[in-house]
Parts: sequence; structure tokens; C-alpha cells
Amino acid sequence: MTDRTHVCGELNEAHIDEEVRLQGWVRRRRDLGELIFLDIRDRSGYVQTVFNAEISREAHRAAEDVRNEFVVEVRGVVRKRDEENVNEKIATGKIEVVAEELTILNKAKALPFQIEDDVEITEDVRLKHRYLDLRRPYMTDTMYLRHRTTKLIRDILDEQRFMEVETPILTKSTPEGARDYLVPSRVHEGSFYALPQSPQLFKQLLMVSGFERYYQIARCFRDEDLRADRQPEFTQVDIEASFMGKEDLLAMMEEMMARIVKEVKGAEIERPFPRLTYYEAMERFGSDKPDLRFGMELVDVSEIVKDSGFKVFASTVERGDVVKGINIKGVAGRYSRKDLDDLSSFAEIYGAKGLAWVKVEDGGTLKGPIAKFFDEAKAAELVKAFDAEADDVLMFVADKQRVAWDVLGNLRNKFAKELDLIDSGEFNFLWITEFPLLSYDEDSGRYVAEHHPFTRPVEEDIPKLTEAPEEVRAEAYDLVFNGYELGGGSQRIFERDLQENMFRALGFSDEEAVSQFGFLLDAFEYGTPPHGGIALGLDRLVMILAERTNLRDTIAFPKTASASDLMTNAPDTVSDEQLQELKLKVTAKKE
RNA sequence: GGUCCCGUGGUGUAGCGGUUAACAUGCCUGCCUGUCACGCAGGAGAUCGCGGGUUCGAUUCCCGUCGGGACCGCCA
Repeated sequence: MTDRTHVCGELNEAHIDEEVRLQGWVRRRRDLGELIFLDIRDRSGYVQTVFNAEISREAHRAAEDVRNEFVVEVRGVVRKRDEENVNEKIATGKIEVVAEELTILNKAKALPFQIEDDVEITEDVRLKHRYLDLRRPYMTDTMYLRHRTTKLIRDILDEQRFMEVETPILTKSTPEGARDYLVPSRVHEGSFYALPQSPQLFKQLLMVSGFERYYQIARCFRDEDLRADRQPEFTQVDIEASFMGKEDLLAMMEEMMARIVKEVKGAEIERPFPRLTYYEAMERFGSDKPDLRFGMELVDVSEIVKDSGFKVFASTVERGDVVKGINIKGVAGRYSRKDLDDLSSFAEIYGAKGLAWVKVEDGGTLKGPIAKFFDEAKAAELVKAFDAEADDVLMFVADKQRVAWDVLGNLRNKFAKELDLIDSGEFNFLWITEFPLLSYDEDSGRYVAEHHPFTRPVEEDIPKLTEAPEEVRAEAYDLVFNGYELGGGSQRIFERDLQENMFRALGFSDEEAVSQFGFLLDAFEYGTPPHGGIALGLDRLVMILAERTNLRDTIAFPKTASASDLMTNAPDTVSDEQLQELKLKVTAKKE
């Protein structure tokens, strides 16, 4: 076996009359008797080869035995196709290779599914045969897009004098945050490593080390339930910088995003990215990761409806909650009374008791089950508040602020999708700033960090850390891309006493703080520079760029919704010997 | 932990309280010199996910279970 001389997808008219040796997979075989066509595919694409019995009886004979996905070597001569035989649909369609010799390098059984883009295959079949699924051009293309994105990120950060440093995978379990994946230690019986949820502490310690600009394409692990955009192991572009203010960091990230979108999608995006405070994002869009490619903003009508005849609304405002709504433009004719009533179950998912609606008719008249509660003046006020016209539908939620935000934010996205309001060619980035530093957790009866415990409070809010923790804003920023949370970062605490105050605000005793994070507190005493950073979800970035709605399609070997790998059958039981070595006893019921 | 959807030849689907379980594609055989989703003719291939129940009879209805998917909770 000799090396190939060319790759299939790059053959063109410049190669006419050249003798070539190709190696690849048989994409498809078309047998016309004395004439056989084999499409030969490699990573670069595919090209048609012709086996004509009149040219080589032997090669033709060999081609008769070939089947789809055999790996073959074809020696032949590139020929221009006759005008009528040109295939405009493929890159190599103007030429073909006249085969003189065929060697079967390896056979293939009939496949569980065809290697094509346009076939629907259920997820479990794809995952069980992932190596075949990845042969499909659209999967190969996505993995290549991922590679280019990653490469670009490395190039850009390198230009900016960032250095890549690897941090441990076997690390320490710390309180706060997601559930850890644990790894038992053999050497230290009864002790466990944890897989990192992120390299957070290590990257901050690298700042103490004076590395100044660090990055890592880092694998992270969180043992929480999965979603379409959440895998138990995922990849973060992890970045940290000393002596680099927030503005410089955000500007650099914006440039990175712009270059990636340009390179991968060929599109220009506007900079600087818009910024919304957390509160504004929630008030206007009901989400801390709003998709700004469409409008449909939330409107607070509490003041209008508080003295209306509709008791549900009035009493909601009475007890200090809110009535908010959105205007779904031009759909009154499209949705029946039943369609709109049925949306209540959608609202209930997010904890609302229900959903109210009115249709707007000519002249601003309201129609629907609750329309009768609003007199002419109130109706006019509502129409004005929503900037409503005939054929609009107004949807209302009367509930706690949080619930109103959630329901309407999700409703907004649902309708945008349903009404096809989103231009898929648009790339929308924005920053969300001024997150609350802490929030009160009812279950544990204490404050928990919204971002993480190392996030720096906004300077002027620091005094409030003890008396009014929920009012403290964080020096944090999230990057939102097309309605997905792409990443988040913050300026960090770098002083021991402030960090200790933060731990106290989180309800840690000083002993607990030292036992869990003593190494960090100690490090802060040896000259720690001001620093901050950000982490981006690489899988999500690729997912959005590849226009997928599912993270699995951007990961070569992903897990199912129940966190298993159908190809290797992980996780799996282990032998008693292995357990004994680790001094572990399994109490789970055997199946 | 919870809610919802799906499970039928290799693959993707249809179907129905009693069927010879249908269609497309793939696979196998034969024919074919310009195909490129080649075509034509023929053929093989299904314990209808698994267990239980209702019924004279269940692939079909019910319950459970397993597997896949989406979502709520969870994810600093």
C-alpha cells in the first residue's frame, strides 16, 4: 500500500490528465453493468470514479464486489466530464477519475444507517454507533467548525500574550455550586478527589503566581441533570487576567466573538455589544439571557389594573406582587379562545397560577373572558401601554415578580419560535451586568453566591455586605449570544479580609472557610494582583454557530439525557477487586 | 425528585381489539455503457422494547419497567 497522491474533495480541472491515487470510503456505488461508478469519500469531500470494462476489465471486475463504506484505493487518471455529464451539485462535479486499478483495503458490513445528512435517525442509534454518525458530513463539518473556533480562540489569546496552563482534573471537593463527580483515592482510604466544576481557584492562584494572562480550553464536570444545552462534562474557554480592567477584558472578548463570527459565518457583528443590567433584562425581557433579535418586551401594568374591576389583578397588586404582560402582535385571528386558554398550562410549568389574555379589536376594544372588567378608560390605558393595535393579543401574568418574569420570558421565546420572528442570519451578543452578588436560599436558610464566592462586590456596595447582603451588586458580567448564556465572568476579590467577609456573608464559620479555602486565603497574603476573568461555554458557542439546538451534536462523544454513554456503556459496575482496593462498599440494589 | 412525548423488519415511518402487520429506504440476486437519491425485475428480513393485567382474543386498551428525547426542580 502506497500513500495517496491527492484528497478527493480537492480534485478539480487543474488536475486533468494527471494520474492520481486516492484512498477513501465508497460513498455510493452505481452499477450500470459494464460501467460502474464509485463515489470515493475522504474527509475533504468526494469524487466520482468510473470503472469501464473496456478500459480495465480487472478494475471493473474488482468494483463489482465493492459495497458502500468499503475502504478502497483507486488509481486512475483525472478526466474532464463531458458537458452533459457535469454534476453542478458537487464540488468535484466537473471532473471524474477514470479508474485503472482498484484495491479493497477493508470491507464493511451493511451499516445500521446510511452515511447521509438527510436521514433521521433516533438518538440512541446514533449514539450507539457514534463513530459512524460522525462520518456523516454534517457531523464532520460541525467537528471541524469546532476545531476552527478553538484554533481561532487560541490564536487570538496568544496574540494578546495569554498563556495556556493546564490545571488538575483530580482536585478537591468544595462546598457551593453544583454536585461534584467524585473519584475515590486508593492511597488515602475513604478520601475522594472531585473532578473540577471549573478551574476557578487554580486560575486565580496562577494570578498570584504572576502569570498575568492565563487561558485554558478546560474540561469541566457537574453532576447535575442534563438539558438540551447541558452536558455533565463540557468545555470552557477559561480566561483570567491581572492588571486588566473589566473594560479591556470585555473589549477583548467582543473582538474575539467578532473574529469568530466573521471567520466561521462570514458575518460582521456590531461592537461594542449592548449592555443591560440584570434588573433591566428581567424587567424588559423576563430573562437574564434575553434574545434581542426580536422585541415583544414585557410591560408592567400593575398601576393600571390595581383599581380595575378585575379582582385577581387588583388583589395581586394589593399584596405587593405585579401584573405584567406582553403584546403578541397580529395574532388574534390566528389563535382561538381555546388555544389561548390552553397556554395556562404553559404558565403553570413556571409556577404561575394561570394566564389571562385579551384580544384587541378595531378602535381599541378589548375582547375575551376578562375584557368586561376593564372600562373604556382602562382599556385605552392598556392599549396605550402595550402600543397595541387591532388583531393583537395581550397576555398577562399576575404573580410574584420572579414568576411573572419567568412565565413571560418563556412565553416570549415560545411565540418568537412559533411565529418565526427570529432571523437566523442575525448574531446577537449582549452583556448582562450588575447581577446581585447574593441571593437568599429558602432551603438552606442562608445567602448563596449568585455567581461564585470569589466575585468582587461593586465597590460602593461593599459596606452593605453585612447589613443588606441582597442589595449588594456583583462586579460580574454574563455574555449572552442569541438567547443562550454563553459565558460569565467577574472581577475577583483579591484581599484576604474581603474574601473572609464574603465567606461570612455566605454563612461560613471562619473555621469552615479556612478548612475549605485556606490555601486561597493564605495565597492572598503574599501579594495578589487585582484580577478578573471569564469563562465561555465552548460547546454552546459551537452549537449556536452550527445552528443546532442540541449540545450533543457539537461533542464527538456525548452523553444521553440520563448521562450515560451508549457506545461504551458507561457508567458501569466494576469488579469486587476494584472496590476492595478502594475500600468501597456498594449499597445500591443490583438490577 | 416531578411532568410530558416516543419505542413496529437494518434504518425511518404507517397501522389496527381478530391483518398474510403496510410503505419508503437499506440489504441480497439478476439485467443494464453515462449514472450521480441511477433504473428495471425478483428475493430475504419483524417473538410490534420487556413484564403483568383487562379480554374469547392485545402489536393495538390499562399498569409497571427499561431505553431515547423535551421540560420543571437542580445547574455558585
